[in-house]
Formats: sequence, structure tokens, C-alpha cells
Amino acid sequence: MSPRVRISDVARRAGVAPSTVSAVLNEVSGARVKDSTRERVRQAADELGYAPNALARGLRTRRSGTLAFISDVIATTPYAGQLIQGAQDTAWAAGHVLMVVNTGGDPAIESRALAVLRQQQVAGVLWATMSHRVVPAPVPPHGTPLVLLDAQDGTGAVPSVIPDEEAGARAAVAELADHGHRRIGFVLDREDSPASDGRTAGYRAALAERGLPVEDALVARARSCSAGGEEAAGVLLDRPHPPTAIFAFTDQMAVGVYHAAAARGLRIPEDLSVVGFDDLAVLAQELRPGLSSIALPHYAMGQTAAATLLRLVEDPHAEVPAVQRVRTRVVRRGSVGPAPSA
Amino acid sequence: MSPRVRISDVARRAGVAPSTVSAVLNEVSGARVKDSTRERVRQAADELGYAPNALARGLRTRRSGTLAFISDVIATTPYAGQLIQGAQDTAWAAGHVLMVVNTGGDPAIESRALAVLRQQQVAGVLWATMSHRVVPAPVPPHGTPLVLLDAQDGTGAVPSVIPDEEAGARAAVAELADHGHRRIGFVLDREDSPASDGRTAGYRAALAERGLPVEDALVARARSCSAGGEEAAGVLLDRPHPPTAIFAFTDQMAVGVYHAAAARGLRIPEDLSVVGFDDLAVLAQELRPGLSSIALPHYAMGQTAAATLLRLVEDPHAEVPAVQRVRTRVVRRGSVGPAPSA
DNA sequence: CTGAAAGCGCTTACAG
DNA sequence: CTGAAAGCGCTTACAG
Repeated sequence: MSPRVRISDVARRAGVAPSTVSAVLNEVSGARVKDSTRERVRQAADELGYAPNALARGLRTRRSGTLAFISDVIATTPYAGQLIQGAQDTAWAAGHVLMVVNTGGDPAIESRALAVLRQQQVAGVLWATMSHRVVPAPVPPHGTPLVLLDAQDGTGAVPSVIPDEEAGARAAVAELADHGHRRIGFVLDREDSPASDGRTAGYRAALAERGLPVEDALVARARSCSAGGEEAAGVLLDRPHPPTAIFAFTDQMAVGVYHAAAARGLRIPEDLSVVGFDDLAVLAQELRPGLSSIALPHYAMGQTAAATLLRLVEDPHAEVPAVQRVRTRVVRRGSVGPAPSA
Repeated sequence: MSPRVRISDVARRAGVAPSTVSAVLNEVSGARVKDSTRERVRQAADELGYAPNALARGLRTRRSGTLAFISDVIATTPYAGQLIQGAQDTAWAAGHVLMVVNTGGDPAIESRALAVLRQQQVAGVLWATMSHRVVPAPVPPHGTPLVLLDAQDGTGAVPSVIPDEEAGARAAVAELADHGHRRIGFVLDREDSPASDGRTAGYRAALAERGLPVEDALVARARSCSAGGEEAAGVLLDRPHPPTAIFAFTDQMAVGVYHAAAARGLRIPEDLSVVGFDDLAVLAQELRPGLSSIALPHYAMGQTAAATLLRLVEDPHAEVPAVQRVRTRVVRRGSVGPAPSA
């Protein structure tokens, strides 16, 4: 073992009691300590390279200075990092460290994670899903605050931070309508989820507000992948009055729209405009032309969730919003052009 | 605060001393406790839902049960998750939890992270770079073991776990040569790094072994992005004796190869075969045809690094390899075909 | 076979 | 203005 420096070592060197060292280093408000003593303590601590043992402090204060970040699948998505990064930066600024556990969605691991993190005395739990879903609210240790990230529980009893799906879809439609498109198609997945419900609502509302056609013939559902996007876009493009623009549920589905267009000799954006969702940069950037997309605010969501959790950690009875919707952002690349003058 | 159950509560309920509870629950080897007593203790613990306070235990045993995972940029890459996942699963199996900090590569944050994690009494530090690089070895708290992940320090004094770049490049060449290609080009980035050095060495060695041409005219360097890949591939394809197959330094550069081929009316794989590197699934899967690629073993690397670190945590003088190279894997999609019969 | 005591390294009333 | 004592919740020798 290394010769760890303890508070008593600092006290001895400064010629004071450990309690005085503690008061000085923690800048305890009520503490009356002569300036010269403070100076001596600080210097002794510096010279010895003293750093307090967080375990001992946590045991005594009942505050571990750690938060749990539990997520289902971090592994395959490029977004997860941003979520964690946002949460971490916020936690960090408040003097907290993140303990991260990925459960792979396995309920057995989930409950073990909760148990282990409880033992670690985490001050709060961030529970993240890697795509906006409704989940059964996990049950953290009694008294430990919980915030859901990119997830909602059925009851709404647990505070949650989610993307504003509806506003995102509205922005996508606005982007296309502003370029003169009137027949705007929507290609989406088959699952019912807050994401598809919200985006569908936004799509319809945005069209209705502008007096643009809201038709079933402009909407097609398929699997949530590029093959699905190709299939669904093909259905729309082969109809008698095909859309001149398509809003795709995800960037992956948008790739399928590109393929469907190419197969029909349609150029993007001259003959068909496309907007995706997710802003999966590694993909959207590489398409020709680049895919305009609606970016989900993962970093901001991480920040918001951590900030909310920290408020609850400070004060378990703090009033926090049940659901916070974080704004999306339009990322323009090159897949949207003026509507063909037909 | 919630009514946390302490070991003394369990002891009282079971009618024994706390030390007996500790001995039973931790299955201390030398402890002689009657079976009936053990049973009573276990039952009392169960009934009360007892879970030991890791802070108190860690303070006493000087083992926190936590490892640090410090990385530069987790945010933008889809690989990071696998690295963390591998490390976490291994740590977890050994009863350790990961504290994760992303530094963004900022040296000030790096040293603060090290300091904070030292206070948290982490048992060891995993230091990850998100692409194989040589870094100045960080200085963790005296006595805390350190393992580099996807990174090497200049001196080789710190154990490190890296991908086997050379074997990966060999596998790429083998994949192409096995399809009858003889003129195999290589498109790589401009930076000198262990990744480019290793892949270049593997490329050349594999060609030489097979008696295939190793020519400067078959190699082109450019920026490490799709535009760079397009530029470099264009140079090769416009030469008098163009290659019939191209090995690209990354999947992103491979996308550029696709574009360069398309611009010249070359079909993949009929006229040109392509192999990428990284297996960036979200991209490689979406190309037409799908891009065959060399997968980096991120999950395995995370596992190996954590296992190595845990050995050092158990025994600071354990003999561990200075550098462990983890094998890559060939992922076949559809971008490799037989060499044109010319 | 089991319990009492000490101590890990802090912070928090409290005494002076 | 500062120090001595107690205690956070465990585990580890040691005594019996």
C-alpha cells in the first residue's frame, strides 16, 4: 500500500487538531479559525498532497458523492455517449461522479445493478433507455431519487426527460413546406411507441396548420431499417399522386428512401426531398447528397436529467416537472430542395 | 432518510454479535459458526433486506470495489460503448463497479479526474483512448494500478491492450487475394500512428508473402474521411495499371472509394472489390453493396484490459504482459468479388 | 463456537 | 478561536 496521507497527518504538520483541518478545508461556514491558522493548514495539506478519503467522508456524512447511470443498451448506438457525457458534465460540476452500469435490458442484471449501487450508497439513479420507450419504472432503494432518461414509465410517477418528438416532426415538415412542398410523405416504423406516436402527431399537426394534405396515402409503415424505408418509400412513390418530399422516421429509414428514389431514377433533391430523424452523423454525412435530419438533443437531455436528479438529491421533496421535453434541432445538409414546379 | 438496515440490526434479530453476522455473510473461511446459527443469520438478513454499506466496508478493508474508466472522447463514436461494456462485464463479474469519466482530452480535466477518483479510492484505473494512439502515460495515485486501453505510452512501462492492427490488415489482404486479386491497392490516412504503421506493415507483409506486387503506385494517402478516401482512390484508379481491389484504412474512407468507383462507372464488386476497417456497422450495412470490413474487437479489448487491471489490483507485483494485441475479425458483406478476368 | 474491542478516516456537535 | 470525543457501519484480530 502507498503511504496515503490522512487528515491526522495534516493536523500534526500544521500543529492543530484534525477537526480544525476539516473545518478549514471544507470551508465550514460557522467555523472561527484565525487566518494564520488557515494558512498553515492549507500549506500543510498542499505539502503533503492531502486528498480526503471519500469513503470515510461518505460514511460519516451519508453522502457518497456518486450517482448511478443505468442503461439498457449502450453498446450499439453512437448516441449513448452524448447522453452520458451530458449527465457526467453536470454531475461533475456538482462534485459527483457517475457509476455506470449497462444491463443489456436483462431484468436480472437490472435488479442486481440496483442492489450493488445501493450498497455503493449512490445518491441518486439515472435510468436511461437508448431509444424513447415506455418502461416499467424500476424500483430503486427506498429513499433514493430516480430520474428516467429517454424513457417514461406508464404512470408518470417518476420524473422523466425525453426528446420533444412532436416538435421535431413539426420542424421536419416545416423544413420541407418552406421549400414549397405540398405533398409530403411520411415513412415510419411499425411499432407503437412514444416516438412514433409523437412524430406522427407532429407530422399531421404541421400539415394541417399549413392547409397541406393529410392523407393516409401519404403515410407508409415498415420495419425500422433501411430495407423497411426502401419498401415504404417505394409504396408512396409508386402511387398515382406521389409525394415530392418524404419525412423519414429515422436516418436509417431515410437511407432506404434514397435507394427507392435511385431505383426509380429520381434524383435527390431535384426530384425528391428527404428529411431524416436522429442525425446519425456517421451515416447522414456520408450519403450523397448529405441527409438533412432532426437531431435529438442527447447531450442536453443528459444534462437536464442529471440536474433534475441533483435537485432531488439535495431535497427529496423538491418540486420537479414530471416530464421534461427537450427541443430537437434541424441539421441541414443537402437532401432538401425546392419542390419540382410540376 | 430511509430506514437503512445495518449489520447491528441483523445481529440483534438473529441474537448474535455483528462480528458473527459479518463472518457468516462474508463466508469467512476460518470462521467456526454452527450451521443453525448461520441459518438464523441468513434468515434475519433476508427478512430485513440487509445489504452491507460498501463505504463502511471499503473504509475498513481499504478496498472500494470500484474501478475508474477514464476516456478521452466517448461522445462521437459508436465503439466506445463496446469498450466500456467489455470492461464493465469483467469488472462486474469480479464484484467491481466502474466509475466513468470522459475528459474530452482536456489535460486539466484529466488530472482532476485522476484526483477525484483517487479520493473515491478506486482500486485501479483504465485509461482509454478512442482510437489507437500513443499517449503520455498518465500518473495515477501512487500505488494504483493502471492499464491503457486502445492506447500505448511511449515507454512501454504501462501495460496496454490494443488491437492487432497488423493481423487485421493481413486479413484484409487475404480476403482480397483469396478472391484472385493480384493488384491490391491501399488507401490510408496521412497521420503516422500505430494504426497506420501497423496496417501498412500488415498490408505489405501479406502481399510479399503471396508474391503479389508491393508498389508505391498502389498506395495513396489522404485525409481520414470519405472525401479523402474518394480522392486517394481516384488517384489509384486513374493510374495506368489500376488495382482491381482496394483496402481502405477505415470504413469512412471506404465510402469514398465507393464514390470514386461510381464516378468512373466501376461497379462493386464486379469491377472493383473493397475491404474497409473498423466495421462501423451503421455505415457498412447501409452501403450498396454492404461493405466487408475488419472488425476491431472492442468488447474483447475492454474485457482483456479489465482482467489485466484486476490481476494487478489483486497483486501489484503480478506479471502482466506489457502489450496485449487482440485479434480482429473479418466481417463479410458484399463488396468483395472475384478478380475481373481482365 | 461466539462476542467484545479496536480501528478504518473522516465530520459534527460540544466543551472550553 | 481551537481541541477532545463520539460515531458513521463495517471487519479483523483476539479473548474466552
